[in-house]
Amino acid sequence: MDINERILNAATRVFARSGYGGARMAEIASEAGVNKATIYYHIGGKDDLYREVLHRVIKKVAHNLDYVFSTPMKPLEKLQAYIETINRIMAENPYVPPIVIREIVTGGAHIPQMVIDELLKVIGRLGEIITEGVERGELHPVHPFLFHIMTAGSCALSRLAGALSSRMPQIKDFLPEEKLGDNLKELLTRAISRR
Amino acid sequence: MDINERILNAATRVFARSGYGGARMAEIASEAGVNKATIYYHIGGKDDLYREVLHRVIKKVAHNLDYVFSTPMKPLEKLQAYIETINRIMAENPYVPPIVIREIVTGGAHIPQMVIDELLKVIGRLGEIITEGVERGELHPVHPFLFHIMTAGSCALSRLAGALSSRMPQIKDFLPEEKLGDNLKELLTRAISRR
DNA sequence: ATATGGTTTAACCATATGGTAAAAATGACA
DNA sequence: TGTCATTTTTACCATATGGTTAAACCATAT
Repeated sequence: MDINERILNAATRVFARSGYGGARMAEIASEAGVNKATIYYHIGGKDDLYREVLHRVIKKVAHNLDYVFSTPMKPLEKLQAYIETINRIMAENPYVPPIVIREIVTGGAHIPQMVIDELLKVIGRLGEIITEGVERGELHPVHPFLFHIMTAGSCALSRLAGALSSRMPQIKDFLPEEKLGDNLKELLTRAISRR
Repeated sequence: MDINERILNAATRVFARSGYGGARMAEIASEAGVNKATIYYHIGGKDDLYREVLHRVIKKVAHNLDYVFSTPMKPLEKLQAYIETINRIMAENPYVPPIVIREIVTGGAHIPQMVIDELLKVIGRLGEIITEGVERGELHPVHPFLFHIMTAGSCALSRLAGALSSRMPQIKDFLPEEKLGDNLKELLTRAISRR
């Protein structure tokens, strides 16, 4: 595999596991199977690495949502497809939840403006859909940013909470990954749908 | 003010701001207005400090919820009171959201078992309420842990997202704190209520 | 074979950090 | 005032970390 790819993949895993501050360049290097200095030669410092990782994550999400948003559907259906997409991405890419949540909690301290702009586009499209749904009497009005935070947040946190639940014998099982997506979709749909 | 109190308060603020790894003992000391070594003399190392902080946070939450859960009300009303309480605590104590979210994202790496047990009690009570509500045909069935994650998570994240939104000119205002609570309550209520 | 350009590596540096020991200060009490 | 226990502060240590440098390595072309 391309060496940049290997470094970036390793960095993604380590940043997801330990956060920006907790990640160690040495660990990333070791996990990528390269010397530490090689990272600096090919990509740059910790900041550059992290920016690149963030950029890849948001690109994946935004690209998937772009597709969903441009498919002709009724507002509620579109919203459900949006929820499903978020769910799927998080289920398939376990590094997404921790990275996203950590960015929110730090107030986006390390997010480059470009990533913010991507997010902004998503909120914008979401806003249009919700507005249309409200006009048709199919949806309750909600601030699209709040709905996005609620959706992405719940999807991400419920996955992260799996680790926590394993320390609670009584609910060790929690919800299996397959059921989790459907449950979240139901809850979030009811939260906004007028039925 | 008692010196332990001052140290713990400062530690709470710093841990909330920077997380466990990012918090610096020197910063906590400076913010508490004491010498660094004084912290070690009175409380102990970073671990002890953080444990104590976590303990105080969960105690506050659990105590408030205990009161709510023991008030005689119908299931949906109880759930709404629960949502309101979570909202109020997070609105009044801005350090709660970041600490809670960071603990979830690290899988509770620093949580002592005692704190887990408190959380478990909350989930248990929540489970009883939901079960009763489902039997009465007033609520949709949901795993109580999922509902708790969704509730606490949405309340916490939507507050943390304020910092993010300030970097998005178009939605800089987001939602004012007063309206936030009501919006979340509506959304979460609809998510679980059968109406 | 040898020179050349790109790539990797070992060794190193400056700095920061959690933590500690011992001195200094403080205060209660005889 | 002198003594003793408690508390605070200064000075310091061992370690870890992001980052850099100069040497070593390697493939390719001449």
